[in-house]
Amino acid sequence: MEELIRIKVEDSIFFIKKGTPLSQILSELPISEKPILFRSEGVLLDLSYPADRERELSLVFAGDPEALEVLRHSASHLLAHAVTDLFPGIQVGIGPAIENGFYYDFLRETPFTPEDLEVIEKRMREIAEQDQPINRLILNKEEAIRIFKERGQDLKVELIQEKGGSEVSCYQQGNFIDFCLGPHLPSTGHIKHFKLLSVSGAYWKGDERGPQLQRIYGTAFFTQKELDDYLNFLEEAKKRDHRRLGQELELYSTNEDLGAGLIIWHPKGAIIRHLIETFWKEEHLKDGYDFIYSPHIAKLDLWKRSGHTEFYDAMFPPLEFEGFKYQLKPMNCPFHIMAYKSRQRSYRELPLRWAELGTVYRYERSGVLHGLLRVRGFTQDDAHIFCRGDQLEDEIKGVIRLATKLLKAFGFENYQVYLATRPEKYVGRLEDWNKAEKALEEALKSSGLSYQIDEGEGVFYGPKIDIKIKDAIGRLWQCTTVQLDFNLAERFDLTYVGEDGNFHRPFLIHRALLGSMERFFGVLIEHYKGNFPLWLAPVQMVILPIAERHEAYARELQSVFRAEGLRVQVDDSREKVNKKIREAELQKIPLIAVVGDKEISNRSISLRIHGQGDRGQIEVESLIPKVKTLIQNKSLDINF
RNA sequence: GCCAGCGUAGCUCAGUCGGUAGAGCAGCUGAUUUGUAAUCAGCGGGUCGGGGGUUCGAAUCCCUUCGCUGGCUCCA
Repeated sequence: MEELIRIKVEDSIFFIKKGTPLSQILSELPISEKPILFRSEGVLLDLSYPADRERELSLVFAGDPEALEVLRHSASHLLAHAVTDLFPGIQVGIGPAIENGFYYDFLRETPFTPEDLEVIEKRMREIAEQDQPINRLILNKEEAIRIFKERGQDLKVELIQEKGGSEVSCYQQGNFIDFCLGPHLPSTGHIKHFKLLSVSGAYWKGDERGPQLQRIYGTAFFTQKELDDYLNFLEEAKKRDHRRLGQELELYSTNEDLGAGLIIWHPKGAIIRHLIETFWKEEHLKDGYDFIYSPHIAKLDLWKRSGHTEFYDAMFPPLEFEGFKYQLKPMNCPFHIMAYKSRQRSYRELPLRWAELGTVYRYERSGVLHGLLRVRGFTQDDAHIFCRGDQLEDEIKGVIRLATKLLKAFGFENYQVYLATRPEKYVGRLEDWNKAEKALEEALKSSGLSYQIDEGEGVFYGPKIDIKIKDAIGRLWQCTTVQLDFNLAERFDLTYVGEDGNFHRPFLIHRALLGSMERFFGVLIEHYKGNFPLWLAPVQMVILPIAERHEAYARELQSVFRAEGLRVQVDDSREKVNKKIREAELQKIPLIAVVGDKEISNRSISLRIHGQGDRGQIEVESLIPKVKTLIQNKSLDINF
């Protein structure tokens, strides 16, 4: 007698034969739309999943957020299906869904071209339109290996041998078959709104010594609108690209003759950096920090003692002169430590909070360099805090408070916070680790920030907190990092004399809030889309005389405004006002003051605000305090 | 570092089959004296990223090197 399996769906209960597809029950359900997946105990299952045991099922429909990953995974199979159709003999690697889409890796002698992508996408649409069923197959391992061997899919054979149990699951659509856990959509016809985006190289299993595969990236959504929205988002991100805006707004440049990854800050970028740094210094002084300046190179022996020569692989080669080797600094810590060690320290003077906008040099591999975001010479907003164990929690609280205060001033209010704890290989004493991890977590709890714990993801020398900020279009950027360092404290034998007259080891906290000036500036440019708030705008106001006879008035106003501390320019080009306005708008200057006969007669200006258009006449004397208030408050918008 | 693509005037780009390099914007000069997103005209501007090779002849083909871009790897 055949075994019947009890299946509960919503309020209905079914008994179906063991091994038959769960989808059998669908015809009995009073539903107008067919689901694409089942959910059972929080796990998604194929519609064709065989009834194996008593289950309670819920239905998952197209458009359900958790089904998106399945859609994209099925889209990656569709991609591999099309590619194996079009390029016989090609080997397929792996093809998962990823955050914004999917990819599939292929092994092939000749790389794909952009034209290939078009052809592949076309073939994908054909297969999708044929609405081929996607079938789940359970094969025993030897059989699966035989099938993929026959097909010349050696990479898959390797995967099955590594990952497969005695039985392996495979998915098959038409003549394409893939080793895969699933689940998948019921048929290719459900994949309607997708687009292939790019092709790049990728290492097999992420190993740079292994073969290099061709990776095709794409994305897929349940509706055309979502796909369009995503493609628009990519366009929007392009418009915000700091490399493009950096050039258009003359903020910074790089130059082949200087060397890769080295940044020249032009006057308009430099003034912004100056303003950020001034703000940063003021806030640090308020929080009881002292400042340090340290040199850019130090004897190689210092870096041997710190362990950098042994553990840090981004150091430039050393320089040699007068019989000594010197090292360009990749970090500031050893210098601050030298300052600490310059004399004996007492428990009474802790905590010491020593900050430095310290410029460091790292030999980043050429392929990873990227605009301002990944460079070889950069200035960290660094600080090291030396404190006692009983001060640890308060110090970390203070760092988090200062970090969020600074970030909020720039309009970053949403964070993702991670606490990374002790990894398997670590240095330092276990009790110190425990104490530090507890202090970090307590500080996070009291900060009110939500956070997640990355168990065992800390670096070997200490636990850390990382804060990622969310920018204006929802992208995440890593800026703040707070790290305990048991390694350097040990290596440099840091001590203080305690109340008991004995030597004790201080805790060393290493922290950067904005990360680096270069990186933070790059993020800021994209966040603001080049529209810097008034307090940061390189040129806060441009005065546009309508005709030559108004220039004297424009100049007079310029000096009046300058005397008030405003950054003001006059556009005295022999152009029409329309042209001058266009130029000012393209330069994203926040305030545009048009002056002509009318304005001279009542000592006013006609105000135009970037992004807001003409705001009418306003008297000079009433304008000045309003503008100054906006600047003083670091207002992110201009509202009079 | 690896795979792929790209590098032409300050910027954005065109340049066919290998046959003496072009446009728009910007710049300069002149005219225009202008009221809320491009006034008109003229002029100057290039070792076609650098180096080497093939060829009667190279922006174009080949090699090499530097830089940039998208990924990969890396970011103790």
